Amino acid sequence: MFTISKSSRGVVCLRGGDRGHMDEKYFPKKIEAKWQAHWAKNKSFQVQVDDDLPKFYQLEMLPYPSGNLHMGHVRNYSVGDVVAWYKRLKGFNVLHPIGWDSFGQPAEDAAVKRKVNPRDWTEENIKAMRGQLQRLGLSYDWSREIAAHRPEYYKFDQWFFLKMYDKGLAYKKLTQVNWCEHDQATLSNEQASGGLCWRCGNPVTKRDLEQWFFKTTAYADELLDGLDSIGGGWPGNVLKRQRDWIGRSEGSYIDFAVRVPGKTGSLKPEDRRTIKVFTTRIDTIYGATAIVLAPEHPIVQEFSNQLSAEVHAKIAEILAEKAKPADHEAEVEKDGIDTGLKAVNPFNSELVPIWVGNYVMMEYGTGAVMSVPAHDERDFEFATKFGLPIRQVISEPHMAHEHHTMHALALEQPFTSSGVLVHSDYWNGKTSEAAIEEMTHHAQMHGFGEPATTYKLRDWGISRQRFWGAPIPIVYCDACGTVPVHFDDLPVELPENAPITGTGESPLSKVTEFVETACPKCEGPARRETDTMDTFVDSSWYYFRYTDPENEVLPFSPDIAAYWTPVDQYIGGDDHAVMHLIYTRFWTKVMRDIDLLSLDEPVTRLLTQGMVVGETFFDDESGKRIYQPPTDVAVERDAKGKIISARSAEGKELKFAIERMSKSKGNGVDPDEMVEIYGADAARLFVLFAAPVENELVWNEAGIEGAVRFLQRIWRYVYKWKDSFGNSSPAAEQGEAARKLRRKTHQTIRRIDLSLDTLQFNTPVAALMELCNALYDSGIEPETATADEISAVQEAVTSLVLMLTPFAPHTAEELFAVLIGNDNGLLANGARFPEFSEELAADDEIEVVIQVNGKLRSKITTSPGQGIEELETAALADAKAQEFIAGKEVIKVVVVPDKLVNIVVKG
RNA sequence: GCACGCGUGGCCAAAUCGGAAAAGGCGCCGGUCUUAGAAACCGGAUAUUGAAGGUUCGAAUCCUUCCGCGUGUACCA
Repeated sequence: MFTISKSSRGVVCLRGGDRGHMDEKYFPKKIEAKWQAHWAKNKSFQVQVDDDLPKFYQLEMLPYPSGNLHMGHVRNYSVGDVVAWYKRLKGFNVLHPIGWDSFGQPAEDAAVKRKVNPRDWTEENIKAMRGQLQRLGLSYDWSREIAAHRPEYYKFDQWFFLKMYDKGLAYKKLTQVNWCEHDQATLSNEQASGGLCWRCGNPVTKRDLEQWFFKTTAYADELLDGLDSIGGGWPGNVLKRQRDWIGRSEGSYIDFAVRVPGKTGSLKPEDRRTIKVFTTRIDTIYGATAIVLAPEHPIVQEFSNQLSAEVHAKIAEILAEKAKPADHEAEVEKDGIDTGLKAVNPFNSELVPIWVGNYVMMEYGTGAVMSVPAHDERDFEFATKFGLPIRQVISEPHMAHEHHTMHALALEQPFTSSGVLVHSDYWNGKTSEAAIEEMTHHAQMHGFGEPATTYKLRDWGISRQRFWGAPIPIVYCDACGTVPVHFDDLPVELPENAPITGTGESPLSKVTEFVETACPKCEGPARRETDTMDTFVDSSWYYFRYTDPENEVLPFSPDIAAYWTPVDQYIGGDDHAVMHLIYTRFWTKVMRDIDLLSLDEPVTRLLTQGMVVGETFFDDESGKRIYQPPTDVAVERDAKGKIISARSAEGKELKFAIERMSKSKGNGVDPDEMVEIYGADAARLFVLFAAPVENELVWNEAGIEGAVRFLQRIWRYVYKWKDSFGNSSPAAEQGEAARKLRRKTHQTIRRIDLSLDTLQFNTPVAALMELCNALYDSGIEPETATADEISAVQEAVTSLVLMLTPFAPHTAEELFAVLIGNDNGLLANGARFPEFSEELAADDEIEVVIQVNGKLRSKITTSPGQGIEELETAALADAKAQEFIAGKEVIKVVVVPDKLVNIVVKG
């Protein structure tokens, strides 16, 4: 038979003994292998366009092939598989693909550290992880697998680049990057943290570098307004974050003329300059007491020789401070200096000082603000620090006629809401809203302003000085300049290898065979662009490629994509809420505008799942966290299981936290190990059941045994009954036990249907458990059951197995085979998700609660649908209720049909 | 600092519109079985729903304040 022993982790595992007679026992390994082979052999999940079937596109975010699946993947893909199976069983033609986000930095890190070829490393990792996914039994159409690092794929990254270049959506511009002079390397913000190079520790400088950009800003309005049409299909916080990221802001530009003291009005026309400011609150302009410029503002340069040494020094200081990558923890204190220059407020001709301030950013708006301390927090802080006047010009409506000057002096904090204008000449008494419109119009009429809209969204910088990415298909020719590669010459293939140093200089620039080429225009000697594209490029359109993965001419056929897309359900981590999901929305609009698609939005429904986290233990005395695997740590816990203290094997006190599971932190759980011990079905079932999908899941190994037990319980029940079922239809006469069971069955189907439609995955598992419990509790036994009971059990068991399919497909397939008597599988047998009957799900009698003054006093049993008056009468007549009403005045009676009657009494 | 979200038995969690003495699982305790342990089966205990106010006939659910936790964001004019 079999033996059961404790594994080294203290968990239960099954060991197969006599393999000949084990069908009646649940051996996950055996059936999982069997059905995985069946699915592969029968290509069960391969799908084709079929205009007669409704389609469903189920997509999960594709993994980076790091080499190991982690529990976050297991969660993500288990959830996706539930939806895919559910829709299949509902009769949909389900596209459920997977692929590899296989370009990116870790491959280069591996190349540096382990001297391996990034391509070989990547391919090996894909092989390993594909095996892991298959052992989990995920229902992917493997014939559509793609990998971003293969030329067949990145050829079309380049194809898109050229299309965008043609449309003016791809362009090159000078931009500042973090630069380490010592390493001759560009650094990301993280790598330049604290203003020092992470590798050599030397100070980081900013360097101008020519980089390629995609013009995402061309679609800024559409990206923002499109969020409204997505509406309820996406989580609210994702919509919000995208709105904030795009950051559209409506306001006005206003020009302030510049004056140089001592040269009153004597500037020659060609020397006259204005400063354009952007403001959303033109209604506060009478309160402007300074103009504050970003230190990089061109006016600073232009009037450079008018500025004192002190001003120059301060500007240099601010710039130096800004050059340091920001430390996110610390709040930067406001700093600045009066340049001595003056500006003219065009509304009242008042002269205000021009300052330079560290809180004004050149990258946003115009790099200049009008400082209105009374009505803006930042300006208030700045003015308070440097003694600038604070002048109130907006009042709360009910105070508009009081003594504002006095009030203004008393302002202890800025008044930033809208209100009514005061101290604003002609505009006094107008509301902010009216004033904003009228004053902008006034400015426009007089030629010193106009309405303006600004965005936080920037163009997408795609240049990377890296090897492991898609080469940018551009050639530089001394004669012809920047020349795009011909479409026919794609792909521009990566060389087999390149000197990867990991210091950040472009490896491709050192591969002469790659760099040296002929100009596509004049055929003279030319040089290739040696930067590669950001990997977000690959993931911006991959799921369109899945629809037509072998197309050599186009990224995909528009007709095929039109059938499958948009994605009906997308599932992934919420860390991609902004970048990936903005870029792919941008890409969709570009694809639409080059006639590949007719969609505006690519993803109908989005689900972001929470992280899988676990306890970590580490020592950070050295300033860097050194993690210890939990198995080597002695942990002391309080009564609630919270960690009080932790010590390493050597007895050293360790710090602890709950962090995202990963191998490097030592708190990872290896999915292979889980599958080995418990089986893929139990592992998946548990991950789904343990917590709502959007919540963080704190890994707790113990719970998984309950999942195994549940599967075993179903298994045993099916085997107990399988020989008793017949083909007869439900008997007309039904006894109480049969009726009760059928009611539970149909209620469960209704409940699970609803849960899955609303993307809840933990509650349907609980519902399945309840139905299973109901079967055991029904007391119906095969030996003594009547015909109606047998058919009720058969209905319940069949429904249970079918509904189990999305959660534990191997077990469900096997049990379905046992029930139906063949091994052809669910799909070949045309299995469908069970349907419920409202009639059968309805309770035939219900309990109605009788409360007196809100306290439960009695219950009556009645049929559903009783009228309010009947219920009221019945409640008032109830003997127990009478006891509590007796001698008191009934004030009112609240009746909730089918639920309760509450009698309110006084006295 | 700001914004948003969340606090339900020891743990994870459920609860259409505000409507019963608040599901299910894990863990725990007891019993049957067993050489023993485990599994399996049967049974059991455990909740002022973070705190304090308020609205209501009635609050886990709505409002206010506070406490705790989490996420996002960082001078966006």
